Amino acid sequence: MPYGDAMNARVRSEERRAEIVRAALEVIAERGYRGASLAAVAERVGLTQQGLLHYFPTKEALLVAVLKERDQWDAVPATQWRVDLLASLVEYNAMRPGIIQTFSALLGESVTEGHPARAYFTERYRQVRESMAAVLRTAYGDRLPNGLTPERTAPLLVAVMDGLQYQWLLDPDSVDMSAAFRDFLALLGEEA
Amino acid sequence: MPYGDAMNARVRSEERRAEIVRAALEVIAERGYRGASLAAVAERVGLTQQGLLHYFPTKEALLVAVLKERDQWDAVPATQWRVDLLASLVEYNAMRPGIIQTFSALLGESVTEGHPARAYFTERYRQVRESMAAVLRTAYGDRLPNGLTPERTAPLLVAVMDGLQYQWLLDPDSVDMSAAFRDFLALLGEEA
DNA sequence: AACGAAACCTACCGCGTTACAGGTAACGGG
DNA sequence: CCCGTTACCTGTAACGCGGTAGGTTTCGTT
Repeated sequence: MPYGDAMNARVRSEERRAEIVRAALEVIAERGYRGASLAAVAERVGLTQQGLLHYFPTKEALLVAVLKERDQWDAVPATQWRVDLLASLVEYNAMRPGIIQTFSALLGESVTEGHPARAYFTERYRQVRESMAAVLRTAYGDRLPNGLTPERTAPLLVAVMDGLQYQWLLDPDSVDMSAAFRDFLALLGEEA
Repeated sequence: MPYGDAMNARVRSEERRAEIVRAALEVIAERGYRGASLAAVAERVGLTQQGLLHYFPTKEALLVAVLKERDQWDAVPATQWRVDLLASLVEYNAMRPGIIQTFSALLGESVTEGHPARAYFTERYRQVRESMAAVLRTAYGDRLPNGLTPERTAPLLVAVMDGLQYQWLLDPDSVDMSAAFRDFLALLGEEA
């Protein structure tokens, strides 16, 4: 079974890479990208820093892999979303603080000059705004009950999600992220 | 004039410190706090890194000064605010991307472990939420037109401001921060 | 059994970082 | 005029960082 065994090797390698990406997610959550050292990531998977560089030749390559992982994460086709599912998404996120912290930290860093994730986030937010506008349109048509268009509402929707995440990460006891987001959704659904 | 001259010296020193803080704001905007080196800040005010340490003994002391500066910035008593002034504030912010970038970057970093600005932001957001709730209460009473209480609306208000800032910093051409924020305020003012 | 590639490791380089030590020149107060 | 403080500077310690070079072991294929 030449192909079968070759696959096994490849699969093992791919598993190792995934393991490393997972560790990187953790370390970035704790220290940000700039503060995350390859050595710290390597240690978490039982490798030396140089051993890690065998899988990802540079630190930036590792970051790219992390961002790709995220893309696959929410690869749910936007057309299948509905407004009421957004509340569930936020609730789900509230149970996984690690992931939120990773990408909140990355988002914050990404606005600085020459940050390797900047282009990624710029493009991503453009897409997310489009997705959200589409979701709102299928839910409400060309005008929300409050009179706004989906295109003008989408940035607000995205902003609320992100902004709430920061407040929640800083002080989980003082901010009920899910409840607050549902309040916002209610705001959108009401008539003017 | 013993006191007068003593004052002069002190004033000069204070001016220098302010100059350094200003430079630090710039560098943090460009590289974040972790990425901002004392040498880079020092160079911007024509000092060596060691010369800068004469004014701020540690990097963290400089950060504290930066955060204090911000506190004095918006020391406008919360009771004097009104909802319609918030729109002006956002508009004003849109003209000063540097400051926004500084504190957006710091906010993002602050959610990581052991970040020296974490406690500051946690406390600050608690206060800002309180302020905003008070502003909303004076504007609308115990219930907004849409039925929410000021306390439940305040986190949303803050979240929108922050979230829009990130989207705007990443892609100023695609996001009209002021207009979007006015849309949100309109959402609050409408009756259910 | 032999070979070639993959999966690591050790050793090391060069740089950037914060911070400390100690010196020196300017300057204002007595 | 002297003297202490302020405002710097040079030198350097100590460390962590990303990345390179090159070796060695493991392992699947032939």
